[in-house]
Amino acid sequence: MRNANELYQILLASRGKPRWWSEDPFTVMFQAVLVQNTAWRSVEKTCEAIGDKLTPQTIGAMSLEELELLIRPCGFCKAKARTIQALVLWFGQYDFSARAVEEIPAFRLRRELLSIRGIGAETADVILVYAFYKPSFIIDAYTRRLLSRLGCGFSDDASVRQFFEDTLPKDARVYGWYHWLILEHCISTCKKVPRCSGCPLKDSCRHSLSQEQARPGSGQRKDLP
DNA sequence: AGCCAGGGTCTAA
DNA sequence: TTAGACCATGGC
Repeated sequence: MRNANELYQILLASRGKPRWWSEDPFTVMFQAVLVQNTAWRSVEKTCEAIGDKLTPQTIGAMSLEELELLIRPCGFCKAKARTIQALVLWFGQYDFSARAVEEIPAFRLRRELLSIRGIGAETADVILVYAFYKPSFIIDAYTRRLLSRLGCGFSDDASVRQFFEDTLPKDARVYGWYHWLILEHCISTCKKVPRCSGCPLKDSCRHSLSQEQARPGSGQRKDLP
């Protein structure tokens, strides 16, 4: 495996077509905030309880205290409630129209999202890709972990981004599917089993659990070993 | 019991 | 510019 495209093909071949985060842009935004440093199961349970009331209108009509209570099981509820309220306000500037937001150039949209307190790079990229179809590669703990296990140690996220965005078609769907594939791969295969038999990455996947396996000084590499 | 889960902010050096 | 403390809750 030499580049991000080949890794993608391997993951795709082993897992099949991945699912999208959610068809509903506001659901993506809402869940992207809730899942910050939180188990996905907690987010699922919370959203199941909310049901069809997961709309910017309904959430936006809640008081801060109501919202905090609603999302409490996800942790950091005060910070997250404030962030979600800010997101709703921001989305309201575009009349809660995803189509309207999609008109915004990606770099400007990313900047707008990052200006909201509680929204960092990962959350912004999740929203860009899954809610508004802008190709901005999502770098999360799973992505870093997988690359590290592949023995490819990037010194920072900028290098990781470069690795993916240099060789991939600038297509939000590819980015979204890719991220989902990494996630599914790490959860189902790499997370629990120190050395898994039947891993589609085979010898390339060393399943090293420590950063020490990552080669220092290889941050500029664009190829995997 | 203790650790971690698809982070982000703020502060100190 | 970067490392570390802090934020909260649930699950195993």
